[in-house]
Amino acid sequence: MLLAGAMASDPKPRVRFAPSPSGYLHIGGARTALFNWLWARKLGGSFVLRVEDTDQDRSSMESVQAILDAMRWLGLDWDEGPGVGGPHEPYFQSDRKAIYRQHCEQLISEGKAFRCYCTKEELDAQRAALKAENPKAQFKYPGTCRDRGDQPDLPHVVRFKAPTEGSTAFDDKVFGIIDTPNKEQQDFVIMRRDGLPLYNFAAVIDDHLMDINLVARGRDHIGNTPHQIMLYRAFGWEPPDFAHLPMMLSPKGEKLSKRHGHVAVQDYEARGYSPMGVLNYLARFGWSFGDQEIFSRQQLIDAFDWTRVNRGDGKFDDKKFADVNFEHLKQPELTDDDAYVARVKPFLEEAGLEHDEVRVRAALPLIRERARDFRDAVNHLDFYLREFPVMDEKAQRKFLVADNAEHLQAFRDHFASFAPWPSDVGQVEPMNEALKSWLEGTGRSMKQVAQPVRVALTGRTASPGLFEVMSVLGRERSLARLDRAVELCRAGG
RNA sequence: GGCCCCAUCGUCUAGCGGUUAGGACAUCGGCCUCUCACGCCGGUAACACGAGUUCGAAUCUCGUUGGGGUCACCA
Repeated sequence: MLLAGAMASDPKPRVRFAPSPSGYLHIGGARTALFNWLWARKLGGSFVLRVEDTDQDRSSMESVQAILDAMRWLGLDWDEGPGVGGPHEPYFQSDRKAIYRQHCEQLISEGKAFRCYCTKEELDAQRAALKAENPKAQFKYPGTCRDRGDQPDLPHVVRFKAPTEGSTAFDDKVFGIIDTPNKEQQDFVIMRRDGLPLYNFAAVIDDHLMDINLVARGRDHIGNTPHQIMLYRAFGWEPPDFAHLPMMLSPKGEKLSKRHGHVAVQDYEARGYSPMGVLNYLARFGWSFGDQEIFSRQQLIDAFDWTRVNRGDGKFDDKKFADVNFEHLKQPELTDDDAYVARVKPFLEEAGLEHDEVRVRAALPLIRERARDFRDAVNHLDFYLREFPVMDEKAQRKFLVADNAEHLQAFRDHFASFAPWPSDVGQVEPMNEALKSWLEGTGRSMKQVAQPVRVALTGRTASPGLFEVMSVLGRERSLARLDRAVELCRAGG
C-alpha cells in the first residue's frame, strides 16, 4: 500500500473552503470553514475560498451571495477568492472549464482516461439485468469502452481508468490511516457528456493548481478521497494532507436538514445570535480543549489543533448553542459595549424603537445578564426606550388598582426629592437604603410597594431592580411614569 | 448489500493502564431576593455487550450489537 499524506512536510498551511452555491451556508459547512480558517490563522497560512459551481442547474448567484455574506458575518475572511482575487484566479469553477478540459485531454492522451460512449440508459439496463440474475450483485461499469477506439466526435463522457489491484490508503489527520481496497473501485466519470467536470476531477485539479496542502472537509467525503488520490497519482502530483470532520447530526441523529429547524447561518444572524457565539458553539462541536467551553476568536485560533478533533459524530443541541451565545453576550470581554450596541441596533430599528444610544448603553449591564440573543435584548430594552411603557394588561389589572394609588403617590413624592439621582446602575445603593428606612418609617412593606412601582415604571411584573431601572430612565421620566400610574390606579379602580 | 468510519451522563465532551470516571448544557432541589435575571451551593445521570491481554482496563486486541457515511453524467 502506498500511503498518501504520511510524510508531508510542514510548510505554512494553504487550506480552502469550497462550497457549492446551491442554497445557503449550512451550519455544518460553516464548521468546516471555521476549522480550515482557524488552522490557517494559527500558523499564518492562507485560507482560500473557491466556489464549486460546475453543476449549473443547482448553482445560483444569489446563493453565492448568501454564502459570502454569511462568511463575512462570521468574520471568516479569506485570503484568496471571490472579491479579493489572488494568484490562482479564477476562483469560480465555472470560469475554469478550459483548465479541466486540458487536463482531461492530457489523461486521455496518456492512456489514463478514455472516452465512454455508453448512455445512461444502456448502463441502467445492464444494471437491471444483473439485478434480475443476482439481486445481491454489485453493478460496476464493465469497462465496455476502455479499449474501444477514440472517437471524440461521438457524444461521450470521460472515465478514469481506475486501478483494481491493491489498495489506496491515506493518513487522515483526524481518523488516522484509512485503507480502501481498489477492487471496490470502477472507472469513474470525470467529465460529463456536456463537457463539464465532475466534483472529484475538478477538486483535484484546483487543489493542486492552488497549492492546497491540506484538504479538511466533512466525513461524508472520505469515500471520495481514494478517487482523488488516484487522480493525483495519475497526474504525477503529490496529494495534500487530508483531515475529515465528524458529522453534525440532528438531535435525533439524522442528517441535519431544514426540517430540523435552523440550519442556515443566516437563520442565526436573523435570530440575533452573535457571530462569535455561533463560531464558539461550532468550534466545540467535534473539538475540545480540556474543560474550556467559552473562547474568544483569538483563544480559538491559539488553541485549535487537529489532534484534539474527535472522530465520533455528534448531535446538534439548540439549548447548548443558545447558552454559548448567551455567554458571549454576557461578557464585555467577549462582546464589548460598542459591538453590542452596533449589533442590537438593526433589531431595535426592526422593532420600530427609538435608538437612543445613550440610554441603551446605560441599560446595557442590565440587558447583558438577561438577553440570550440580540432579538431578546430588544424585548428587554423596550420599556427604557419609550416615552411610557407598554402596559401588560394582566400586570396593570393586578397592581395598578385603587388600593395602590396611595402607595405609589407616596413613593413618588418621597423619591422626587432624592438627590443625587443615580446616574449609573452601580450607584443605586443609597436609594435602596432610603427605601428601607422610608418603608419602616411609614409602616409599609416591600411587597406592597415594589410590584406596583415596577409595573408603573416598566409595564411588567418582571424587570431589573427598581432603582436600576430608575437610574436608566432618569428622574423626569421615572416620575412621569409614576404620575401616570397613579392616574391609572384612580381611573381603573 | 459491498466498502469505510464511529461508540463515556439526555446532549457536547475530559480521560490517552491504577481517578470517589471530571466539566459544560439540560433537568431537579436550595441559597440570594422588591419581581425577573445573573450568581452561588447541591442532587439525579455515562464507560453498549462479550471474550481476551494484564497484578490491574473507560483506556490495548478480537468479536457482537448499535449508529453513521458512501456507493451518480450532485457536490
